[in-house]
Amino acid sequence: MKAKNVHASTVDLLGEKIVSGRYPPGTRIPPEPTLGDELGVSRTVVREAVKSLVAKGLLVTGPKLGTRVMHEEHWNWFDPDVVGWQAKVGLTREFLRDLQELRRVVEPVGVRLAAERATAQDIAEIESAYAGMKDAVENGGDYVLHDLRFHQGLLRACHNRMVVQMSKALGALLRTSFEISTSRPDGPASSLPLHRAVLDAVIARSPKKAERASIVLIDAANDDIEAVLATRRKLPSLGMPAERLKGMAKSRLR
Amino acid sequence: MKAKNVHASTVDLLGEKIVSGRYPPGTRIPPEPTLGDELGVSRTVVREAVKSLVAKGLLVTGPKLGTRVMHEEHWNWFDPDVVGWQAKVGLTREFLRDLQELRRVVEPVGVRLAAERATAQDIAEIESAYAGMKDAVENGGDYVLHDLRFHQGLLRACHNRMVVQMSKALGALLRTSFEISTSRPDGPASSLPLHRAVLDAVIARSPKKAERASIVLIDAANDDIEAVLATRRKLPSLGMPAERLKGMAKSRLR
DNA sequence: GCTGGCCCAATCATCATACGATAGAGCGAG
DNA sequence: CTCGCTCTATCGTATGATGATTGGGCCAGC
Repeated sequence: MKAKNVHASTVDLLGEKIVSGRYPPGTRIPPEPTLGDELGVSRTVVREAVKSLVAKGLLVTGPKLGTRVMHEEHWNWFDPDVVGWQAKVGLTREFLRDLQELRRVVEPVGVRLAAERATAQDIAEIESAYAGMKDAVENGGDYVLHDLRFHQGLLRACHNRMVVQMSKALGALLRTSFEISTSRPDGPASSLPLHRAVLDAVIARSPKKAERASIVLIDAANDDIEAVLATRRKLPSLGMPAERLKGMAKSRLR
Repeated sequence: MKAKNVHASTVDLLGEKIVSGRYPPGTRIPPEPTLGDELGVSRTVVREAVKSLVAKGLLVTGPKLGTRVMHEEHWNWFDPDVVGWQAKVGLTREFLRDLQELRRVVEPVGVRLAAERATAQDIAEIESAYAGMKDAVENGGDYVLHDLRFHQGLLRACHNRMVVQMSKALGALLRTSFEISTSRPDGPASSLPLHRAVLDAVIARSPKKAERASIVLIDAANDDIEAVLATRRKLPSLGMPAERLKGMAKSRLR
């Protein structure tokens, strides 16, 4: 499972250590040879991994400078890997807030554009995802998976590179978000018609209506999230690995 | 100027070739040794450059697979380098459209959040940029530079990682955009009060007002762009290098 | 003639080693 | 105490070799 190839695992390992704060911003990580020894890989691999992380804005290098961790504002937060590491390591409150703000802004517009530009193929894909959600509600199944497909299909249908890119980066977060917001027993069943309304508006080519429906949907999801989070003293999003968060959400589901 | 370090120049060179379509999506680029010979660098450098581009989503590699160019929808469009190459190589109409859509959505919200969260330091920075713009109008100077500082300061002040990241990626585009929109002789002078209105609303902590003012500002800029572009038969944004575009804008300025 | 599986080689993946280049740190002189 | 120089840790680049993977071609059998 983790034994894919040495380069990828090394990038993941270092990326996670950095995002988790194990190597704090501003500090230097061990020299290349040392790092190679620690991880049991050659210096070549370490260097290439470092180059990848530099490309994602997590590191800077320089002779005598060493390899330093950059501050978070330089990280490429739209990189799926970076977001993935952050999700795995624990979603902070601020991060979830940033994300929801962004989603609240982008998704309605994306949907509006989708209503203008979606192709028959796009719509077929979204319909398929909707069917999956409906089936999950009626016969049991992975609701979250199809929910994710639904939203990503919608954003892909707007044919704006930037928005599509965002949908990919936000995937990991949306997944967590959906898992929280569907942890109410009747959550999925009640949100189904809201999804249907968005899709119908897109099919009808009614941008305005689609946008409004999308806002209703997102706000409902946000309310669910707030409600679930409010039931805990210590915010679970503070430094808690997504794994455990998902477990909690799942456990409430059944 | 181009003789920085071998790695960076190689990444730039390959990145530009890919973004420009010199290496079309889906095709294989030459094998590592060949590429190294062509560019006059060692295989090490080629490999590390390729790894950087893989990290930005422009390439995939695999044994026997070769090194293939990925389709545009996989590229990391929020990476400043990628955007920079695209800007240098020529902004397509679709790209400008995607960008303006995004800006139209994100900037007003960013400004609204800035009105709620800006620190004294943030505001000082924006004031400084505004002063620079004013000075440029009255005494001559680089208006675009300060315009850029103004907008980026504003977005940075909203303290949302995602938005800040976007402001950086959009830097190259905004620059071009500003240069077009200020190519009207009285453009800067007339947009100055609009900028002031935004800044005042932020200082007054009036999110609603700030958001509205920002929309007015952006729409005005968009109108300018449309007007300037409309004066040309062949859209200059079609495959025209940003260099030349900038030259055109500048030439109209004086 | 077509289909299926096996083998081969092109290409990346990884490792080891060596030397050049850079820039921060410490030391010495004024 | 300050300035500047040297010195050395660390990254940058180059070279050569071997392992690993997979797409495609070849051969056999139906």
